[in-house]
Amino acid sequence: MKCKSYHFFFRNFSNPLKIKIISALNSKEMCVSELSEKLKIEQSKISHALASLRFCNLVESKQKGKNRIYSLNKKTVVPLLKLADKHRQLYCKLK
Amino acid sequence: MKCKSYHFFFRNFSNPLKIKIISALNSKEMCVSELSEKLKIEQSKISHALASLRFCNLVESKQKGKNRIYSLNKKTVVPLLKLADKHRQLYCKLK
DNA sequence: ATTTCATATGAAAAAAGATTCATACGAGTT
DNA sequence: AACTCGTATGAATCTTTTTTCATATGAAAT
Repeated sequence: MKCKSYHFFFRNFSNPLKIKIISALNSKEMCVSELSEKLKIEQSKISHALASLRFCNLVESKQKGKNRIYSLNKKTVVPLLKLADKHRQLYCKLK
Repeated sequence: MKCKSYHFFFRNFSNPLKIKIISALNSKEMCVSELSEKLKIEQSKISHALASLRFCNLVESKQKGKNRIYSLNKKTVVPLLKLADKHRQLYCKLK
């Protein structure tokens, strides 16, 4: 039941917190506490969101000491967001 | 407040019904009752879903007699779904 | 102008998803 | 082995999104 449908995949992009995390990880890989601190969002919220992103392989993680470092799957995410931006720009000029 | 963020945009792809509609309209433009019949889904559900798709300019509509014919904004949608497919294929092999 | 058919819309109910909070787990330290 | 720190997880609650259903609107036909 892995990425069974578009549903799970796109859910990650239709949520403000997940988008914030994605965008933070786009600048550099980070561990959970860094994300939590940088976004000023409580840790378990971050962890729950990351679980969903991980589930669809939109992020990867590696252990480093006590920390778990998350990095973005840019290969998918960057062009995807670019498409959305382009759409907005073409069809949603009015803010 | 039009397409203010990724949120509204991607919400259209993280919903099974909207995806079904998108996929139906990808084969050919259709009016509401055709969609309703083809997908075996009640009319007002279709209309509500279409309203959300329209809001983000993912579909267009034109009046034809009593019917309103909807067509897909393929320019955005097709490459977007293609990206998602490619992702699944690369990272979600196991079903 | 009334009727009919197709679609849209609003509001209440239901379902899905997110947040919270308490706690568990796991890696490293002492 | 006990402790600490960082992260994950589960369950209850809260919020958002969908569905349902009744009704409104709008275009064409009579």
